[in-house]
Amino acid sequence: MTTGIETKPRSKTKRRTAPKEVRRLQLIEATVDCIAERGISGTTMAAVTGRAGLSMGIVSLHFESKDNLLNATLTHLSQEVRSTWAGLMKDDTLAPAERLWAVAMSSFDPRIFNPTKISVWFAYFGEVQYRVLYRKIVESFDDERTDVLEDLCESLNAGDPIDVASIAGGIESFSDGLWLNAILYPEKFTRDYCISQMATFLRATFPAHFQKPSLGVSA
Amino acid sequence: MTTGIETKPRSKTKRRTAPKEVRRLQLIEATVDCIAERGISGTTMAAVTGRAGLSMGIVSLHFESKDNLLNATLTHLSQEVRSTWAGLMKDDTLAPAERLWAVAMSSFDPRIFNPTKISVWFAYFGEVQYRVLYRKIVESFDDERTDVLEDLCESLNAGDPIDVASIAGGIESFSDGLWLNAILYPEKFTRDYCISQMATFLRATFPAHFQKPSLGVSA
DNA sequence: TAGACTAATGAATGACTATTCATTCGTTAT
DNA sequence: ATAACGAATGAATAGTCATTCATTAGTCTA
Repeated sequence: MTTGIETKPRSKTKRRTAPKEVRRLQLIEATVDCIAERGISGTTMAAVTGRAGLSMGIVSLHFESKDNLLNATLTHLSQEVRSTWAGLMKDDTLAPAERLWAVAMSSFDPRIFNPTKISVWFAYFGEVQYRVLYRKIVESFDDERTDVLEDLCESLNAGDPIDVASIAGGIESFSDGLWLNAILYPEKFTRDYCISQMATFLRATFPAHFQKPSLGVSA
Repeated sequence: MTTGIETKPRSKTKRRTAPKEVRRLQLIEATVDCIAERGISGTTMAAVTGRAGLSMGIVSLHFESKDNLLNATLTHLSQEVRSTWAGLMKDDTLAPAERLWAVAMSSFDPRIFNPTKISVWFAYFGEVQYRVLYRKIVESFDDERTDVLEDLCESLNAGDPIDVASIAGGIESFSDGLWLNAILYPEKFTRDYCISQMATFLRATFPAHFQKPSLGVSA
């Protein structure tokens, strides 16, 4: 009978001290793995520190408390998503239509679109109703993305009486729904399937900007 | 200093026994309220039974264990969603287009589309990755709805080479995404807003069947 | 009404967990 | 090389919670 807690065998070469940021990241990554594997409530201090190959007391040393570690982990995930789409915005050779396409598709970048990461996201969403801080963290990053999407939609529909906020909201909702189905039905909602769903959505929404053939962009 | 556990004052009229089904439903409803308020991990036996106005031991009497109560609660939620759309299918005066519209819109029926119910759904989704049974329960009800949606899409596109499974998947994903945003951003994603989003989606997907003016249906 | 049956109770139990802090040990400066 | 510092440890603590079961009390039958 095992405990179910996987403890990475403490390395025999007994290096001990490490820079603060290294330890923080190490613990955050162990937390992500733990939540994916056992959920937030199953993510005990012993499980996280064991997986990180460190001792129990280390969390309070670097994060003060479990709650802080959980908040830091959500912030880390949010930053990871942010950098995925924000990286694409730096490329100023892209036309607005291409940018919109790229940002919408960035939700399915393998770095963030994989069973581990997505299930951690939904573990947090499941507590968002009564954990005000979780909502605040998610919101602060989402707002930024929403603004970018709205600006891009605006530039594709200059003069049209189309509600850009509504279109941006639709893109985000659809993307979120595909994420959820990717963990519920991973066989059907593969990365390729989700990308093709989003492509269909974008083409239906902006028929003048996106054409069928190569799943690329055409202005 | 309070415990934070709301105990419905035990009624003074000391009726005690009640039919099995009454107690089961009473406990399931208390569980739904508890999860919405404190999440699954905060849903202790003391919290559930206190809210139901019963004693701690009652859960093992009617459900054997906490896990069984949680499974029964998810099954209950699934049945509630099922009966919401299945009820609409009984009306055989409806044309296929009207049925598709009605089934898609049933996701936003106030009986199931409200902050309490939606947040409980996402509390379960958050654990679906490592609780195989949760996935099984949700899947068994979703499959049925998917079949109905696919059949309806099929009858609207007779002869067209359109992938009905993909369209049905799109409707379900979009619906799920709107649900998620309804708990993340309740101010923006109101019932009316979500309905209008879904209407836009359906019109874009079936331009020949759904027209703009009254947000109704036209064959 | 008495006796039998079963629903319901809730204190006790045992298992589990976040947090603390005295101690250990690697690193750096002298 | 050694002292001083601070990172890291993990056993101990204090608290929480699901489950059990001996007891209580409605309800039904004869």
